[in-house]
Amino acid sequence: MEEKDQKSRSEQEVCVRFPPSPTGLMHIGTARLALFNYIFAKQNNGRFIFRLDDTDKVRSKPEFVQDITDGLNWLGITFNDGPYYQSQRGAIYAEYLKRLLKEGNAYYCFCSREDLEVQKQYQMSRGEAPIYSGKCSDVSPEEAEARIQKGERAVIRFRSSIKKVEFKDVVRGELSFDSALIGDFVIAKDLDNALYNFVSTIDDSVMGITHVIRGEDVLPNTPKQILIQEALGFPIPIYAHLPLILGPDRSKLSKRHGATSVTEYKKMGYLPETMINFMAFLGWNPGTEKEVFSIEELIKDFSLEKIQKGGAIFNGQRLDYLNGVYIRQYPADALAGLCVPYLAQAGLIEPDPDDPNSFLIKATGERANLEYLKKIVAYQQPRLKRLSEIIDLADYFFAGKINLEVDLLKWKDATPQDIKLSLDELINLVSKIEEGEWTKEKIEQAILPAAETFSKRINKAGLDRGYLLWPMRAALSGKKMSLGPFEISDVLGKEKTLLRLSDASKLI
RNA sequence: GGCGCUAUCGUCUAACGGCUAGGACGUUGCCCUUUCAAGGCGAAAAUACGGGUUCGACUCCCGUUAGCGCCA
Repeated sequence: MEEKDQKSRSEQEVCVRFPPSPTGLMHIGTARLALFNYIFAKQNNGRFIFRLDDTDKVRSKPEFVQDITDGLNWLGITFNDGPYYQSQRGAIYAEYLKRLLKEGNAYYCFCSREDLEVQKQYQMSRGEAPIYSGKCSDVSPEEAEARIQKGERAVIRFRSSIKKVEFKDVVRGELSFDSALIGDFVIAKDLDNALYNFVSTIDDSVMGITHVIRGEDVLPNTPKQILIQEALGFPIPIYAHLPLILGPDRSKLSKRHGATSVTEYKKMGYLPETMINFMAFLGWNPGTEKEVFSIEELIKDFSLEKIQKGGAIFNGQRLDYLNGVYIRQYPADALAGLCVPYLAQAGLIEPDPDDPNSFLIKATGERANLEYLKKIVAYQQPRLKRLSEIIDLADYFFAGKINLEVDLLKWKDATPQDIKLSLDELINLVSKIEEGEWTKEKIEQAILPAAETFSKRINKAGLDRGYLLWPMRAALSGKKMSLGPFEISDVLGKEKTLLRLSDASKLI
């Protein structure tokens, strides 16, 4: 009722929320929750509220708020409203606390932590549910007030009626909890320090949330929240509890399983499109065989009813595969731009602060432009699984002299004389190509016919282009695995191609 | 310990109560090929267990087991 526009909104409008706690980098599971809520809001033309559940004053940090915001921006997840900070909404919570107290739905409890612990142990040893005895439930408000005035410590408990709490979960169907097994639970340490379970319930109600889409781990909290909502006369939202994302050992995905934050995946070179598609498919699928989905397609086809009930293991191999799919689809020039930070960080290039299309190749001191990089990236596209791999895949394009092992030049049973012959033949052929004709196709046309006959020239049985092409590729890349020799030549240009070939020839 | 949730190839999953249980990643064989990828064509690989209900069960019901989650 205090909330500005609650009344003005139509009853029907879908309203969802994303309420992370800024107590760490944004977890992939948290991001997935944001995604599902975002998709649901979009497809229903609803409102999406961003709320920071920062009631934990010790662990909540501004830099984590920043990390969450950055991650969301990167993924392209946007909001209609917020961010709201729970730490700034204490007055609202205090008001509802007072109301519950006044109406007898909550009471002060003076039991000590130690006593409660003893009782809990006793109950558990007898195989009973560890619930509060209700010892302080009869303390009158006047007496409670007096004892607090005297400085006695007290918490606020919710008086839960004994009944079955039943609700329908969109993912799991009819659910039923016995509130006798919940007992009178603590909702606040005092009027100014309400607990998580209470404040998020109040916020959801006050903000007019119609659909609470959240993780399965908070499913056991739901009956308590419904009890609070009923006591306050709030409508009960529709609940949907999503399965958890699991580590390889089937426990809830956490840091000990490796990288878990969105930031880390960004750094490793995964595309936001990949993450969106991948996260959506952890627990959901369209029921068809289509597996590559853009966010727009997800908004079109998504449905809460199709969400899986069991938790899904986070499979990095599949993520790599998907990222490869997206990388191959990407326009090469855009991809080149995305690779720049990785090459810069590896110390291979130095971007020009004044010209985004230009950079310095550090090993040689030469200037190059984005066209050069674009060519490399276009050739590497089918090989890239993560953007960061561009460093190891393309370092030989940013080197002066390459570090070549002589043995690498040897194809099968080629002798040093054979290799020498092949390199000199290559130098001869390459020299004849006009500068203006320097394209991958022309280079190939100039060299391939010679490669066809070369094995015969050095008296090898059969036709094996490798005797000419392998030393060429090795001499140009210095690597066991690389792009093809014509592609490398194309990128390198005539002068450098000749230089590397003759450098290799001199080694023998 | 209590309460709750879950259970199909190694993994993600598909299958109005009616099929040889389908697809994808991964693994693997072959093709293409100068290497590595990418691509093409194949292969191996699953209904946790036990009872029902039914002409018929991956599917519905009940148990068992296991895993996970939550417990101020």
